Amino acid sequence: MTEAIRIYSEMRNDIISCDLEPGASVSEAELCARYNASRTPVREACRRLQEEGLLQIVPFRGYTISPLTIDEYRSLNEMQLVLDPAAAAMAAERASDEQIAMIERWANYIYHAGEKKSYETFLEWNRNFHIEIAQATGNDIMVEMTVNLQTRLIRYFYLVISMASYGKDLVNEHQAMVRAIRARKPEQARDRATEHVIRTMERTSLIRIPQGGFRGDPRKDIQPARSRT
Amino acid sequence: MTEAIRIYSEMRNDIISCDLEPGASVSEAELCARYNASRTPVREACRRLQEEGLLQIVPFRGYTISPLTIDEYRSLNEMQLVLDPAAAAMAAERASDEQIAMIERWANYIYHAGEKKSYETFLEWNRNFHIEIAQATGNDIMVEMTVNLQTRLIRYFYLVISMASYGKDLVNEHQAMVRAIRARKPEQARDRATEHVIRTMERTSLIRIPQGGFRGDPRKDIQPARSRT
DNA sequence: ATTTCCTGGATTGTATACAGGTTGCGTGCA
DNA sequence: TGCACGCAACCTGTATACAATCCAGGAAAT
Repeated sequence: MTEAIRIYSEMRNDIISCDLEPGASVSEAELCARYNASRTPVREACRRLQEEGLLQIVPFRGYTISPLTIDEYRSLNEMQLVLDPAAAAMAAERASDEQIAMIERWANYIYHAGEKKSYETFLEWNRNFHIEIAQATGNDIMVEMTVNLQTRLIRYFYLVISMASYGKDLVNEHQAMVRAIRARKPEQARDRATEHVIRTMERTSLIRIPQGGFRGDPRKDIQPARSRT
Repeated sequence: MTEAIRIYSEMRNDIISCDLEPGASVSEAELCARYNASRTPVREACRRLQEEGLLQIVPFRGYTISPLTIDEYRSLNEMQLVLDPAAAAMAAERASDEQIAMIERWANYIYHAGEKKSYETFLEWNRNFHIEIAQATGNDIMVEMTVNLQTRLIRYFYLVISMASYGKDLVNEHQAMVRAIRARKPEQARDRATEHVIRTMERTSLIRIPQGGFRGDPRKDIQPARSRT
Protein backbone atom coordinates (compact mmCIF):
# COMPACT_ATOMS: atom_id res chain seq x y z
CA MET A 1 0.00 0.00 0.00
CA THR A 2 1.29 3.48 -0.76
CA GLU A 3 2.15 6.00 1.91
CA ALA A 4 -0.60 8.35 0.79
CA ILE A 5 -3.26 5.71 1.26
CA ARG A 6 -1.87 4.58 4.59
CA ILE A 7 -1.82 8.14 5.89
CA TYR A 8 -5.29 8.75 4.53
CA SER A 9 -6.72 5.72 6.32
CA GLU A 10 -5.00 6.40 9.62
CA MET A 11 -5.89 10.05 9.55
CA ARG A 12 -9.47 9.24 8.64
CA ASN A 13 -9.71 6.91 11.61
CA ASP A 14 -8.18 9.54 13.86
CA ILE A 15 -10.70 12.11 12.72
CA ILE A 16 -13.67 9.76 12.93
CA SER A 17 -12.76 8.65 16.43
CA CYS A 18 -12.21 12.27 17.41
CA ASP A 19 -8.59 11.44 18.22
CA LEU A 20 -7.93 14.46 16.09
CA GLU A 21 -10.33 16.88 17.71
CA PRO A 22 -13.01 18.60 15.68
CA GLY A 23 -12.07 22.21 15.08
CA ALA A 24 -8.38 21.68 15.84
CA SER A 25 -5.99 23.33 13.44
CA VAL A 26 -3.07 21.28 12.22
CA SER A 27 -0.05 21.99 10.05
CA GLU A 28 1.52 19.77 7.44
CA ALA A 29 4.66 19.59 9.57
CA GLU A 30 2.73 18.17 12.53
CA LEU A 31 1.07 15.60 10.34
CA CYS A 32 4.40 14.61 8.79
CA ALA A 33 5.75 13.96 12.28
CA ARG A 34 2.65 12.16 13.45
CA TYR A 35 2.50 9.78 10.51
CA ASN A 36 6.22 9.56 9.75
CA ALA A 37 6.14 10.71 6.16
CA SER A 38 7.05 13.59 3.92
CA ARG A 39 4.78 16.39 2.85
CA THR A 40 3.76 15.05 -0.54
CA PRO A 41 1.74 12.01 0.61
CA VAL A 42 0.45 13.94 3.61
CA ARG A 43 -0.87 16.64 1.33
CA GLU A 44 -2.47 14.06 -0.90
CA ALA A 45 -4.24 12.46 2.05
CA CYS A 46 -5.44 15.87 3.25
CA ARG A 47 -6.85 16.80 -0.13
CA ARG A 48 -8.84 13.61 -0.17
CA LEU A 49 -10.12 14.15 3.34
CA GLN A 50 -11.19 17.63 2.36
CA GLU A 51 -13.15 16.22 -0.55
CA GLU A 52 -14.99 14.01 1.94
CA GLY A 53 -15.75 16.92 4.22
CA LEU A 54 -13.63 15.70 7.13
CA LEU A 55 -10.97 18.39 6.77
CA GLN A 56 -11.08 22.04 5.81
CA ILE A 57 -8.27 23.67 3.88
CA VAL A 58 -7.79 27.40 3.66
CA PRO A 59 -5.28 28.21 0.90
CA PHE A 60 -1.93 29.46 2.24
CA ARG A 61 -3.35 29.39 5.74
CA GLY A 62 -3.64 25.86 7.00
CA TYR A 63 -5.80 22.91 7.86
CA THR A 64 -8.68 22.55 10.28
CA ILE A 65 -10.33 19.31 11.33
CA SER A 66 -13.91 19.94 10.28
CA PRO A 67 -15.83 21.09 13.33
CA LEU A 68 -19.02 19.30 14.28
CA THR A 69 -21.95 21.60 13.86
CA ILE A 70 -25.64 21.27 14.42
CA ASP A 71 -26.18 22.51 10.90
CA GLU A 72 -24.13 19.72 9.39
CA TYR A 73 -25.70 17.13 11.64
CA ARG A 74 -29.15 18.21 10.51
CA SER A 75 -28.10 18.19 6.88
CA LEU A 76 -26.62 14.73 7.19
CA ASN A 77 -29.77 13.38 8.80
CA GLU A 78 -31.91 14.98 6.18
CA MET A 79 -29.88 13.35 3.43
CA GLN A 80 -30.03 10.05 5.22
CA LEU A 81 -33.76 10.42 5.18
CA VAL A 82 -33.52 10.76 1.40
CA LEU A 83 -30.95 8.07 0.64
CA ASP A 84 -31.57 5.28 3.14
CA PRO A 85 -35.23 4.60 2.34
CA ALA A 86 -34.46 4.64 -1.38
CA ALA A 87 -31.54 2.28 -0.87
CA ALA A 88 -33.60 -0.07 1.26
CA ALA A 89 -36.34 -0.22 -1.36
CA MET A 90 -33.85 -0.87 -4.15
CA ALA A 91 -32.07 -3.50 -2.06
CA ALA A 92 -35.36 -5.27 -1.45
CA GLU A 93 -35.68 -5.70 -5.18
CA ARG A 94 -32.11 -6.56 -6.11
CA ALA A 95 -30.11 -7.91 -3.18
CA SER A 96 -28.63 -11.37 -3.60
CA ASP A 97 -29.14 -13.91 -0.85
CA GLU A 98 -25.51 -13.56 0.15
CA GLN A 99 -25.91 -9.79 0.41
CA ILE A 100 -28.98 -10.16 2.58
CA ALA A 101 -27.05 -12.50 4.83
CA MET A 102 -24.29 -9.90 5.15
CA ILE A 103 -26.78 -7.15 5.91
CA GLU A 104 -28.33 -9.24 8.63
CA ARG A 105 -24.90 -10.01 10.07
CA TRP A 106 -24.20 -6.30 10.58
CA ALA A 107 -27.64 -5.72 12.07
CA ASN A 108 -27.31 -7.99 15.05
CA TYR A 109 -24.73 -6.44 17.31
CA ILE A 110 -26.10 -5.30 20.65
CA TYR A 111 -23.72 -3.19 22.66
CA HIS A 112 -23.29 -3.45 26.39
CA ALA A 113 -24.60 -0.32 28.00
CA GLY A 114 -21.89 1.92 29.31
CA GLU A 115 -18.95 0.09 27.76
CA LYS A 116 -17.18 2.44 25.42
CA LYS A 117 -15.40 -0.24 23.40
CA SER A 118 -18.61 -2.10 22.86
CA TYR A 119 -20.41 1.06 21.82
CA GLU A 120 -17.72 1.87 19.27
CA THR A 121 -17.96 -1.61 17.83
CA PHE A 122 -21.67 -1.09 17.46
CA LEU A 123 -21.06 2.17 15.61
CA GLU A 124 -18.81 0.43 13.10
CA TRP A 125 -21.30 -2.38 12.59
CA ASN A 126 -24.09 0.13 12.18
CA ARG A 127 -22.05 1.97 9.55
CA ASN A 128 -21.37 -1.29 7.73
CA PHE A 129 -25.04 -2.19 7.92
CA HIS A 130 -26.08 0.92 6.04
CA ILE A 131 -23.23 0.62 3.54
CA GLU A 132 -24.00 -3.03 2.89
CA ILE A 133 -27.59 -2.13 2.03
CA ALA A 134 -26.30 0.51 -0.38
CA GLN A 135 -24.07 -2.09 -2.02
CA ALA A 136 -27.01 -4.40 -2.41
CA THR A 137 -28.70 -1.81 -4.63
CA GLY A 138 -26.05 -2.52 -7.26
CA ASN A 139 -25.75 1.23 -7.77
CA ASP A 140 -22.15 2.41 -7.35
CA ILE A 141 -23.10 6.05 -6.95
CA MET A 142 -25.44 5.10 -4.14
CA VAL A 143 -22.54 3.32 -2.46
CA GLU A 144 -20.24 6.34 -2.79
CA MET A 145 -22.82 8.69 -1.35
CA THR A 146 -23.77 6.38 1.48
CA VAL A 147 -20.16 5.78 2.47
CA ASN A 148 -19.58 9.51 2.62
CA LEU A 149 -22.75 10.08 4.61
CA GLN A 150 -22.03 7.35 7.14
CA THR A 151 -18.41 8.43 7.52
CA ARG A 152 -19.44 11.93 8.38
CA LEU A 153 -22.28 10.81 10.65
CA ILE A 154 -20.24 8.39 12.73
CA ARG A 155 -18.12 11.25 14.10
CA TYR A 156 -21.15 12.66 15.83
CA PHE A 157 -21.93 9.35 17.48
CA TYR A 158 -18.35 8.83 18.59
CA LEU A 159 -18.60 12.17 20.32
CA VAL A 160 -21.85 11.43 22.09
CA ILE A 161 -20.77 8.16 23.69
CA SER A 162 -23.43 5.81 24.86
CA MET A 163 -27.05 6.12 23.98
CA ALA A 164 -27.19 3.28 26.39
CA SER A 165 -30.84 2.56 26.80
CA TYR A 166 -31.53 2.50 23.08
CA GLY A 167 -29.48 -0.58 22.20
CA LYS A 168 -32.44 -2.90 21.91
CA ASP A 169 -34.55 -0.42 19.93
CA LEU A 170 -31.79 0.03 17.39
CA VAL A 171 -31.41 -3.68 16.76
CA ASN A 172 -35.14 -4.09 16.46
CA GLU A 173 -35.38 -1.38 13.84
CA HIS A 174 -32.45 -2.84 11.93
CA GLN A 175 -34.01 -6.27 11.99
CA ALA A 176 -37.33 -4.91 10.78
CA MET A 177 -35.49 -3.49 7.78
CA VAL A 178 -33.77 -6.80 7.12
CA ARG A 179 -37.07 -8.68 7.26
CA ALA A 180 -38.65 -6.35 4.72
CA ILE A 181 -35.65 -6.72 2.39
CA ARG A 182 -35.62 -10.49 2.73
CA ALA A 183 -39.37 -10.58 2.06
CA ARG A 184 -38.70 -8.59 -1.13
CA LYS A 185 -41.13 -5.86 -0.14
CA PRO A 186 -39.64 -2.56 -1.38
CA GLU A 187 -42.32 -0.27 0.02
CA GLN A 188 -42.17 -1.89 3.42
CA ALA A 189 -38.38 -1.67 3.40
CA ARG A 190 -38.65 2.00 2.51
CA ASP A 191 -41.04 2.62 5.41
CA ARG A 192 -38.90 0.74 7.92
CA ALA A 193 -35.84 2.72 6.83
CA THR A 194 -37.69 6.02 7.08
CA GLU A 195 -38.90 5.07 10.51
CA HIS A 196 -35.38 4.13 11.60
CA VAL A 197 -33.87 7.43 10.51
CA ILE A 198 -36.64 9.47 12.11
CA ARG A 199 -36.35 7.54 15.36
CA THR A 200 -32.62 8.13 15.37
CA MET A 201 -33.18 11.83 14.84
CA GLU A 202 -35.50 11.84 17.82
CA ARG A 203 -33.08 9.85 19.95
CA THR A 204 -30.22 12.21 19.19
CA SER A 205 -32.03 15.33 20.21
CA LEU A 206 -29.74 14.82 23.19
CA ILE A 207 -27.15 16.74 21.23
CA ARG A 208 -27.34 20.20 22.68
CA ILE A 209 -26.05 23.65 21.89
CA PRO A 210 -23.18 24.46 24.26
CA GLN A 211 -22.55 27.68 26.09
CA GLY A 212 -18.88 27.92 25.31
CA GLY A 213 -18.74 26.13 22.01
CA PHE A 214 -16.34 23.47 20.92
CA ARG A 215 -13.46 25.07 19.01
CA GLY A 216 -15.36 26.88 16.34
CA ASP A 217 -18.26 29.24 15.97
CA PRO A 218 -19.81 29.03 19.43
CA ARG A 219 -23.32 29.38 18.14
CA LYS A 220 -23.05 26.52 15.70
CA ASP A 221 -20.81 23.97 17.35
CA ILE A 222 -21.81 21.16 19.58
CA GLN A 223 -20.14 19.24 22.35
CA PRO A 224 -20.58 15.85 23.96
CA ALA A 225 -23.82 15.55 25.83
CA ARG A 226 -23.74 14.02 29.25
CA SER A 227 -24.32 10.29 29.15
CA ARG A 228 -27.85 9.18 29.94
CA THR A 229 -26.90 5.81 31.33
CA MET B 1 -5.92 31.39 -8.10
CA THR B 2 -3.48 28.56 -7.54
CA GLU B 3 -2.15 26.40 -10.32
CA ALA B 4 -3.78 23.29 -8.91
CA ILE B 5 -7.22 24.87 -9.00
CA ARG B 6 -6.71 26.31 -12.46
CA ILE B 7 -5.61 22.95 -13.82
CA TYR B 8 -8.48 21.23 -12.06
CA SER B 9 -11.03 23.58 -13.62
CA GLU B 10 -9.60 23.44 -17.11
CA MET B 11 -9.18 19.71 -17.00
CA ARG B 12 -12.68 19.27 -15.68
CA ASN B 13 -14.05 21.32 -18.53
CA ASP B 14 -12.00 19.34 -21.01
CA ILE B 15 -13.35 16.08 -19.63
CA ILE B 16 -16.94 17.28 -19.44
CA SER B 17 -16.87 18.55 -23.00
CA CYS B 18 -15.24 15.31 -24.13
CA ASP B 19 -12.27 17.32 -25.34
CA LEU B 20 -10.36 14.74 -23.35
CA GLU B 21 -11.98 11.62 -24.73
CA PRO B 22 -13.65 9.14 -22.43
CA GLY B 23 -11.48 6.07 -22.07
CA ALA B 24 -8.32 7.81 -23.25
CA SER B 25 -5.23 7.11 -21.19
CA VAL B 26 -3.06 10.07 -20.28
CA SER B 27 0.23 10.45 -18.48
CA GLU B 28 1.26 13.11 -16.02
CA ALA B 29 3.87 14.30 -18.48
CA GLU B 30 1.25 14.94 -21.17
CA LEU B 31 -0.91 16.85 -18.73
CA CYS B 32 2.05 18.93 -17.57
CA ALA B 33 2.69 19.93 -21.17
CA ARG B 34 -0.96 20.55 -21.92
CA TYR B 35 -1.55 22.81 -18.94
CA ASN B 36 1.95 24.28 -18.61
CA ALA B 37 2.70 23.23 -15.09
CA SER B 38 4.76 20.85 -13.03
CA ARG B 39 3.71 17.50 -11.76
CA THR B 40 2.69 18.48 -8.24
CA PRO B 41 -0.35 20.63 -9.06
CA VAL B 42 -1.25 18.32 -11.94
CA ARG B 43 -1.31 15.37 -9.60
CA GLU B 44 -3.42 17.31 -7.13
CA ALA B 45 -5.96 18.14 -9.81
CA CYS B 46 -6.05 14.51 -10.93
CA ARG B 47 -6.65 13.22 -7.42
CA ARG B 48 -9.60 15.53 -7.08
CA LEU B 49 -11.01 14.53 -10.44
CA GLN B 50 -10.70 10.92 -9.42
CA GLU B 51 -12.66 11.63 -6.27
CA GLU B 52 -15.42 13.04 -8.47
CA GLY B 53 -15.40 9.99 -10.70
CA LEU B 54 -14.18 11.79 -13.81
CA LEU B 55 -10.74 10.19 -13.84
CA GLN B 56 -9.48 6.74 -12.97
CA ILE B 57 -6.06 6.21 -11.44
CA VAL B 58 -4.26 2.89 -11.43
CA PRO B 59 -1.33 3.07 -8.99
CA PHE B 60 2.05 3.07 -10.72
CA ARG B 61 0.35 2.58 -14.05
CA GLY B 62 -1.38 5.71 -15.17
CA TYR B 63 -4.53 7.70 -15.66
CA THR B 64 -7.63 7.00 -17.71
CA ILE B 65 -10.39 9.46 -18.47
CA SER B 66 -13.39 7.67 -17.01
CA PRO B 67 -15.16 5.88 -19.84
CA LEU B 68 -18.86 6.45 -20.38
CA THR B 69 -20.77 3.29 -19.65
CA ILE B 70 -24.40 2.36 -19.78
CA ASP B 71 -24.07 1.07 -16.24
CA GLU B 72 -22.91 4.41 -14.94
CA TYR B 73 -25.53 6.29 -16.91
CA ARG B 74 -28.27 4.13 -15.42
CA SER B 75 -26.85 4.56 -11.94
CA LEU B 76 -26.67 8.32 -12.34
CA ASN B 77 -30.25 8.51 -13.55
CA GLU B 78 -31.42 6.33 -10.73
CA MET B 79 -29.76 8.59 -8.20
CA GLN B 80 -31.20 11.63 -9.90
CA LEU B 81 -34.58 10.01 -9.42
CA VAL B 82 -33.80 9.85 -5.71
CA LEU B 83 -32.20 13.26 -5.19
CA ASP B 84 -34.01 15.64 -7.55
CA PRO B 85 -37.57 15.06 -6.32
CA ALA B 86 -36.42 15.36 -2.72
CA ALA B 87 -34.52 18.56 -3.53
CA ALA B 88 -37.50 20.03 -5.35
CA ALA B 89 -39.80 19.31 -2.43
CA MET B 90 -37.38 20.82 0.07
CA ALA B 91 -36.82 23.84 -2.15
CA ALA B 92 -40.57 24.39 -2.37
CA GLU B 93 -40.58 24.78 1.39
CA ARG B 94 -37.43 26.80 1.90
CA ALA B 95 -36.36 28.68 -1.20
CA SER B 96 -36.07 32.44 -0.88
CA ASP B 97 -37.72 34.61 -3.51
CA GLU B 98 -34.32 35.48 -4.94
CA GLN B 99 -33.46 31.80 -5.22
CA ILE B 100 -36.71 31.05 -7.00
CA ALA B 101 -35.94 33.85 -9.42
CA MET B 102 -32.53 32.34 -10.10
CA ILE B 103 -34.02 28.90 -10.62
CA GLU B 104 -36.49 30.30 -13.11
CA ARG B 105 -33.71 32.12 -14.92
CA TRP B 106 -31.86 28.88 -15.59
CA ALA B 107 -35.05 27.13 -16.66
CA ASN B 108 -35.85 29.34 -19.61
CA TYR B 109 -33.18 28.70 -22.20
CA ILE B 110 -34.48 27.10 -25.37
CA TYR B 111 -31.77 25.85 -27.69
CA HIS B 112 -31.89 26.18 -31.43
CA ALA B 113 -32.26 22.74 -32.95
CA GLY B 114 -29.11 21.51 -34.60
CA GLU B 115 -26.80 24.28 -33.37
CA LYS B 116 -24.08 22.70 -31.29
CA LYS B 117 -23.09 25.88 -29.47
CA SER B 118 -26.66 26.57 -28.50
CA TYR B 119 -27.16 23.00 -27.34
CA GLU B 120 -24.08 23.20 -25.13
CA THR B 121 -25.31 26.43 -23.59
CA PHE B 122 -28.55 24.68 -22.81
CA LEU B 123 -26.68 21.86 -21.11
CA GLU B 124 -24.85 24.30 -18.84
CA TRP B 125 -28.07 26.12 -18.00
CA ASN B 126 -29.79 22.83 -17.31
CA ARG B 127 -26.97 21.83 -14.97
CA ASN B 128 -27.20 25.17 -13.18
CA PHE B 129 -30.97 24.76 -12.93
CA HIS B 130 -30.67 21.53 -11.00
CA ILE B 131 -27.82 22.81 -8.85
CA GLU B 132 -29.70 26.00 -8.02
CA ILE B 133 -32.63 23.97 -6.77
CA ALA B 134 -30.28 21.97 -4.59
CA GLN B 135 -28.87 25.19 -3.16
CA ALA B 136 -32.37 26.40 -2.39
CA THR B 137 -32.80 23.45 -0.05
CA GLY B 138 -30.28 25.04 2.28
CA ASN B 139 -28.67 21.63 2.68
CA ASP B 140 -24.96 21.71 1.83
CA ILE B 141 -24.67 17.96 1.46
CA MET B 142 -27.50 18.01 -1.04
CA VAL B 143 -25.58 20.62 -3.00
CA GLU B 144 -22.38 18.56 -3.00
CA MET B 145 -24.16 15.45 -4.18
CA THR B 146 -26.16 17.24 -6.85
CA VAL B 147 -23.10 19.01 -8.23
CA ASN B 148 -21.31 15.69 -8.53
CA LEU B 149 -24.31 14.05 -10.15
CA GLN B 150 -24.86 16.83 -12.67
CA THR B 151 -21.17 17.01 -13.50
CA ARG B 152 -21.05 13.33 -14.32
CA LEU B 153 -24.33 13.40 -16.20
CA ILE B 154 -23.49 16.33 -18.46
CA ARG B 155 -20.71 14.33 -20.13
CA TYR B 156 -23.27 11.93 -21.52
CA PHE B 157 -25.29 14.75 -23.01
CA TYR B 158 -22.26 16.43 -24.54
CA LEU B 159 -21.56 13.17 -26.28
CA VAL B 160 -25.04 12.69 -27.63
CA ILE B 161 -25.36 16.10 -29.27
CA SER B 162 -28.78 17.36 -30.06
CA MET B 163 -31.97 15.92 -28.76
CA ALA B 164 -33.27 18.48 -31.12
CA SER B 165 -36.99 17.96 -31.09
CA TYR B 166 -37.22 17.87 -27.33
CA GLY B 167 -36.24 21.47 -26.65
CA LYS B 168 -39.76 22.68 -25.96
CA ASP B 169 -40.64 19.68 -23.79
CA LEU B 170 -37.63 20.23 -21.59
CA VAL B 171 -38.43 23.85 -20.94
CA ASN B 172 -42.06 22.99 -20.19
CA GLU B 173 -41.05 20.41 -17.62
CA HIS B 174 -38.57 22.81 -16.04
CA GLN B 175 -41.19 25.52 -15.83
CA ALA B 176 -43.70 23.15 -14.28
CA MET B 177 -41.15 22.48 -11.54
CA VAL B 178 -40.59 26.19 -11.02
CA ARG B 179 -44.31 26.85 -10.74
CA ALA B 180 -44.71 24.17 -8.08
CA ILE B 181 -41.78 25.57 -6.11
CA ARG B 182 -43.05 29.13 -6.37
CA ALA B 183 -46.51 27.96 -5.28
CA ARG B 184 -44.84 26.38 -2.22
CA LYS B 185 -46.29 22.99 -2.98
CA PRO B 186 -43.66 20.40 -1.98
CA GLU B 187 -45.56 17.31 -3.12
CA GLN B 188 -46.36 18.83 -6.47
CA ALA B 189 -42.73 19.87 -6.89
CA ARG B 190 -41.65 16.35 -6.05
CA ASP B 191 -44.01 14.91 -8.66
CA ARG B 192 -42.91 17.36 -11.37
CA ALA B 193 -39.27 16.53 -10.68
CA THR B 194 -39.92 12.81 -10.77
CA GLU B 195 -41.76 13.22 -14.04
CA HIS B 196 -38.91 15.27 -15.50
CA VAL B 197 -36.27 12.68 -14.66
CA ILE B 198 -38.37 9.80 -15.97
CA ARG B 199 -39.12 11.66 -19.20
CA THR B 200 -35.42 12.35 -19.64
CA MET B 201 -34.64 8.69 -19.12
CA GLU B 202 -37.17 7.84 -21.83
CA ARG B 203 -35.81 10.47 -24.18
CA THR B 204 -32.25 9.23 -23.79
CA SER B 205 -33.01 5.65 -24.62
CA LEU B 206 -31.41 6.82 -27.86
CA ILE B 207 -28.10 5.91 -26.29
CA ARG B 208 -27.25 2.57 -27.80
CA ILE B 209 -24.76 -0.20 -27.21
CA PRO B 210 -22.11 -0.05 -29.94
CA GLN B 211 -20.63 -2.93 -31.91
CA GLY B 212 -17.03 -1.89 -31.52
CA GLY B 213 -17.09 -0.13 -28.18
CA PHE B 214 -15.62 3.19 -27.31
CA ARG B 215 -12.21 2.74 -25.74
CA GLY B 216 -13.04 0.42 -22.91
CA ASP B 217 -14.90 -2.76 -22.28
CA PRO B 218 -16.80 -3.21 -25.55
CA ARG B 219 -19.84 -4.64 -23.88
CA LYS B 220 -20.30 -1.82 -21.43
CA ASP B 221 -19.27 1.34 -23.26
CA ILE B 222 -21.40 3.62 -25.31
CA GLN B 223 -20.82 5.90 -28.23
CA PRO B 224 -22.58 8.90 -29.75
CA ALA B 225 -25.93 8.00 -31.21
CA ARG B 226 -26.82 9.36 -34.59
CA SER B 227 -28.54 12.70 -34.40
CA ARG B 228 -32.30 12.66 -34.71
CA THR B 229 -32.66 16.14 -36.09
C1' DA C 1 6.27 -23.63 -30.54
C1' DT C 2 5.66 -22.65 -25.81
C1' DT C 3 6.91 -21.23 -21.43
C1' DT C 4 9.83 -19.01 -18.03
C1' DC C 5 12.78 -15.71 -16.48
C1' DC C 6 15.14 -11.45 -16.68
C1' DT C 7 16.03 -6.92 -17.85
C1' DG C 8 15.19 -2.13 -19.80
C1' DG C 9 12.36 1.55 -20.20
C1' DA C 10 8.72 4.22 -18.92
C1' DT C 11 5.63 5.88 -15.43
C1' DT C 12 4.11 6.91 -11.02
C1' DG C 13 5.20 7.56 -5.82
C1' DT C 14 8.09 10.16 -2.52
C1' DA C 15 11.37 13.40 -0.62
C1' DT C 16 13.08 17.82 -0.54
C1' DA C 17 14.62 22.34 -2.09
C1' DC C 18 12.82 26.67 -3.45
C1' DA C 19 9.21 30.33 -4.28
C1' DG C 20 5.22 32.87 -2.95
C1' DG C 21 1.77 34.36 0.39
C1' DT C 22 -0.09 35.50 4.93
C1' DT C 23 0.01 36.79 9.60
C1' DG C 24 1.45 39.09 13.50
C1' DC C 25 4.53 41.77 15.94
C1' DG C 26 7.36 45.75 16.51
C1' DT C 27 8.58 50.31 15.28
C1' DG C 28 7.69 55.00 14.32
C1' DC C 29 4.62 58.66 13.71
C1' DA C 30 0.44 61.41 14.67
C1' DT D 1 -2.32 56.11 23.40
C1' DG D 2 -3.78 54.73 18.95
C1' DC D 3 -2.86 53.61 14.30
C1' DA D 4 -0.32 52.68 10.03
C1' DC D 5 3.40 50.69 7.94
C1' DG D 6 6.95 47.34 7.17
C1' DC D 7 9.64 43.47 8.13
C1' DA D 8 10.43 38.79 9.61
C1' DA D 9 9.02 34.25 10.65
C1' DC D 10 6.10 30.69 9.41
C1' DC D 11 3.38 28.16 6.40
C1' DT D 12 1.69 26.49 2.23
C1' DG D 13 2.22 26.08 -3.08
C1' DT D 14 5.37 24.54 -6.75
C1' DA D 15 9.27 22.49 -9.07
C1' DT D 16 12.33 18.85 -9.49
C1' DA D 17 15.44 15.08 -8.27
C1' DC D 18 15.37 10.41 -6.81
C1' DA D 19 13.19 5.79 -5.54
C1' DA D 20 9.91 2.17 -6.31
C1' DT D 21 6.98 -0.31 -9.29
C1' DC D 22 5.10 -2.40 -13.26
C1' DC D 23 4.98 -4.28 -17.80
C1' DA D 24 6.66 -5.41 -22.47
C1' DG D 25 9.65 -7.78 -24.98
C1' DG D 26 13.28 -10.83 -25.81
C1' DA D 27 16.48 -14.63 -24.80
C1' DA D 28 16.99 -19.18 -23.34
C1' DA D 29 15.45 -23.61 -21.87
C1' DT D 30 12.08 -27.30 -22.52
